[in-house]
Amino acid sequence: MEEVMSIIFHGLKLVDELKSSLQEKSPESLSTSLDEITKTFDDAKERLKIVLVIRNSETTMNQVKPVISSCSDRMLMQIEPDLMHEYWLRYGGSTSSHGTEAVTQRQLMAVDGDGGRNLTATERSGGSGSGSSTPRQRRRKNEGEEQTVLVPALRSGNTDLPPDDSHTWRKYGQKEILHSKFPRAYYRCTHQKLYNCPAKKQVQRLNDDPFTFRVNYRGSHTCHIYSTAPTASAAAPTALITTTTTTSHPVDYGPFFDMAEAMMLGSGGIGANMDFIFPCNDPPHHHHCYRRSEDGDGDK
DNA sequence: GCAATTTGACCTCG
DNA sequence: CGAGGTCAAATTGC
Repeated sequence: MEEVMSIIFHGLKLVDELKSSLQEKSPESLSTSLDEITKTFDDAKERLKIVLVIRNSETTMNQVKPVISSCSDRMLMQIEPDLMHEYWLRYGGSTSSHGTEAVTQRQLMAVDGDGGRNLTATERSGGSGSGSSTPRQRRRKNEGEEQTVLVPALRSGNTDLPPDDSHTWRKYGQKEILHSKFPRAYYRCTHQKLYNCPAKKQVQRLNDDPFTFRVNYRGSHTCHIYSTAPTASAAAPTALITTTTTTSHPVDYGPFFDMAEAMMLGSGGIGANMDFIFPCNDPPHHHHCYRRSEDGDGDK
């Protein structure tokens, strides 16, 4: 964070310099100064994103946290409140094009076991909602526990890879979203059926920043299982399974804990290169799998 | 053969 | 009625 602040300081200094010599500057040098300022703040912004991901993860663990609460954030507010305000508005407040979600929100609501009901082809062809059978239940917005985080995409390699969070997910849908350049992908826990795990997530790139994913988590994992030795089949772009930690968490704090910890353990510092965020050095068998006793050996 | 992904159709909600 | 969310058959890859 200190690094980010020094960058911001540097940017502010450049702004001051520009301000003081605004009259005497030629258009060329004005353009150069603006470029430099833009670059500086862009750099700070990128680094801040990483910090935010960590903060959001911590927020999730603590459940409740003021938007601006840490010491360094408060310092930053004093330094450049407008900048922080703008930043939080953009990346911490209404981040979606629809402006409906905050970066971190926790809504504790009843999470029913299985949100939907599977219909056979014949049942489906029988007509929607008609017949005596119970209509298919569908979860809508604001139902269940919901958390949204922004996660930087890989800057090198396959940037299409969705952010990893140490859980295994199965993609079950993808949709073009209105006013969004990028489709939204829908994932549910691989163990949804096996363990009746209601966890789901939606992954979408930000319109104005293709290198950032907005990941919306719904429901919490009841499976208490991490990756189940995914093999090559899981190496498809949308299902890459990686993990960065071999530490066991007897209590499932959710994906954010793992992600935050992964970042902290893996980074050794915040850098512009985001490759460190989701390194995949551990073979799948390093994933810590533990099961509920009643599950037996049902998983593969 | 199995599991994961793709994708068009279907369903629900606002 | 349109947008978003989900289902499940078809497809793909190991």
